[in-house]
Amino acid sequence: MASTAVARRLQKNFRQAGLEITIEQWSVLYHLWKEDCLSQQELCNRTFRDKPSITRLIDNLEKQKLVKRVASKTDRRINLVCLSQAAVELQDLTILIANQTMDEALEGISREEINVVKSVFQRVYDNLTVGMLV
Amino acid sequence: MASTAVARRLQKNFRQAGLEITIEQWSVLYHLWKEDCLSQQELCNRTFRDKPSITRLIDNLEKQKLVKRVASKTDRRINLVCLSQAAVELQDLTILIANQTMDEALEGISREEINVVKSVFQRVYDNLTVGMLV
DNA sequence: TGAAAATAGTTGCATAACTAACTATATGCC
DNA sequence: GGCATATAGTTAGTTATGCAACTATTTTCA
Repeated sequence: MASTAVARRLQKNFRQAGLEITIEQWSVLYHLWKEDCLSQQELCNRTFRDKPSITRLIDNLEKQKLVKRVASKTDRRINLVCLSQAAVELQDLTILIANQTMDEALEGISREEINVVKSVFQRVYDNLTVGMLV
Repeated sequence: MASTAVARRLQKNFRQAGLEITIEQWSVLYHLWKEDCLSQQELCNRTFRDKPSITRLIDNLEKQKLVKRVASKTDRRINLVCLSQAAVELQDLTILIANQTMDEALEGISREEINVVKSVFQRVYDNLTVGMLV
């Protein structure tokens, strides 16, 4: 319920700022802002999504002219996903909104508590994925 | 990533036990096992889902003969959602699997840490929903 | 070198989420 | 009584997820 509430609030805050992107699309853009022109497979790894999900997220981002698929010159199986100028310009505003949303969500919660949560989640993740190829 | 990993593992464990239900369907059944013949609106409140989601979850559960919509005798707008015998029989196995899944996920994590996580999430939820009619 | 296996990405199908618009019934109040 | 409003549930459209099957390349290795 808490994570759904955070996701809903973030989506609402994007919408109120006039941003027409979904949280899932934003999470893809987020990784491209950190490093542009990643392959779809690399986006799968970084966003923890499977390949069909990335294919369709990229489809939608391409429709909105936020990214473009560029064929790799060294490996013809690979699409590099590159940001458009419009997408580059979205970065600051969306990160501001995301930070504000986290501030709303985390009000009254201490650094130490957040660290416990992060640590627990890392161990849960490891418990379930160690030894898996996913 | 951690919550997605837990959800995927639970789904996988259900499937391996020959159970053909989704986690979302299970979450509805879970509340009906605690109290049978709830209205759809009440299921919305308890599962933290919106009305269209519940409509379709009940549609699918009805297709699988796990629940039945029964018209309320006192208010003709209301559908009471009641468990079938088959659904009653699923309870023990699914709760066993859910507990085993949580054990896998929470291995090496202390009671105190779990309490911190619960407390943090309750406050996050309250931060985002107090004053809302949702 | 050439066939088998691995890798990158797409497509189809089922389930589920959110929003908005809709129908039907019930309640409140003048 | 009757109209406005609230409540319960459904439907339609878009986006997203998971799985399985598929195509097209590249790599491996006998």
